[in-house]
Amino acid sequence: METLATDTEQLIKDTAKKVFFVDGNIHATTQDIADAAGINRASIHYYYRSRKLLFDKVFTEAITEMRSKMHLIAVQNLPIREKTGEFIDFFFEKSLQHPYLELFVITERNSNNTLKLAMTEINKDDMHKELDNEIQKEVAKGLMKPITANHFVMTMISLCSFPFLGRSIVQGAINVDDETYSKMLTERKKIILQLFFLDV
Amino acid sequence: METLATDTEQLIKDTAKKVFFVDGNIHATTQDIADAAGINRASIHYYYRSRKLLFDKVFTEAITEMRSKMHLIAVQNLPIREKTGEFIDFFFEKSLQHPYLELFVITERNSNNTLKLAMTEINKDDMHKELDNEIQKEVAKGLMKPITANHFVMTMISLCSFPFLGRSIVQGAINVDDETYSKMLTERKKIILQLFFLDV
DNA sequence: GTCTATATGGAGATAGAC
DNA sequence: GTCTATCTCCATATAGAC
Repeated sequence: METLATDTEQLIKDTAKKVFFVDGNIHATTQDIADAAGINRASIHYYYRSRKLLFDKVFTEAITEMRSKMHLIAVQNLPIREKTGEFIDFFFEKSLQHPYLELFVITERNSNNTLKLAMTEINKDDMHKELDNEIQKEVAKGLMKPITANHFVMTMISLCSFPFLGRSIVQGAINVDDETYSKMLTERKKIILQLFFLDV
Repeated sequence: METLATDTEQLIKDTAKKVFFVDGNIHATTQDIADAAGINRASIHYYYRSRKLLFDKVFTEAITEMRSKMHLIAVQNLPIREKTGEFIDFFFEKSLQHPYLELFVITERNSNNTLKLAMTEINKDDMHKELDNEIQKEVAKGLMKPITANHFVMTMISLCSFPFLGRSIVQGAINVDDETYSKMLTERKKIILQLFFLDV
């Protein structure tokens, strides 16, 4: 069993997550993180030895947590409508915590880096087939418009990610204040379900 | 009238746009750009004096072009369905050219930087009111599900941006090869219109 | 206008005092 | 464990030869 992290060690990790995934400051230096945590920069090196090791740690932790939870939702034996609802709930809850996590997933992939392992996937073929079956059943019942599983997933992820990740763009386009925008986010689940399901 | 840029000057600008907005390499150095252009790094400084000036130039150029075209589409006197179609066409065409442009818009806002001017908007209140009128007319005719203008715009931008910007995430989630993914993108216009308009 | 050589500054990383 | 001082390295930027 792992020993518990010291307060400072934990503080550094939490602060790094905040700076990266909450503030979305992709160019943040170790000094930026130290300042945000109110600690000396050398302490970061004392606990994590290098910026890259710290980053890999917080990044892998965040991704792994997200993935495993999403997988749990995906394999649940639930009607697609409920599963979709749970997916939205989970994604929104995570995005409120870490609105810019996806930004780092995207840019990490575009750079050379070596975190591909944490991003490898599980049994996707089975999941795809089952999802497609579920959708086509709903379509046959006239409860969904015809759509393939792949387009369904692409649409879902886009709708769940972008309002958080691209908040500055969307908020600029519709010209609303922070409070109004946050209120809109709470209304999104209903909006998304209405787009997919004809009788919502 | 401005004098024409030299070949090298133009090459640098085009290459910078490619590295930033096509490859999505957000951490690209001047050396990376010089290598990609096959020129000496000093030439970048000769023509643009600093990395920041070069970046500001290509970024502002790309944003301004996008904005003005989108504004032209928005103020057109066209039924909402046609306008939506034109918006999708334009956005997809632009995203094929510069899939990661939005990535830089987002990260620029999150950092300190001074490019806010290029991002200021025009007459949004009028546009919003007119868009909302158009939507509610369609809703009344039973051709659209009820939705507010703000949610409509949020949904539209999300669906047009994310499949490009978040390609690595979506492609990983649905586990398809590059060719299949590109083919899916060509089908998106229809998918998006079907989500909004009941009789498509 | 393009190159090589060099200077400057900043970020990461370490050593050593406390 | 935390701090200051220091070292290294790399990216930006400039100077000057060609």
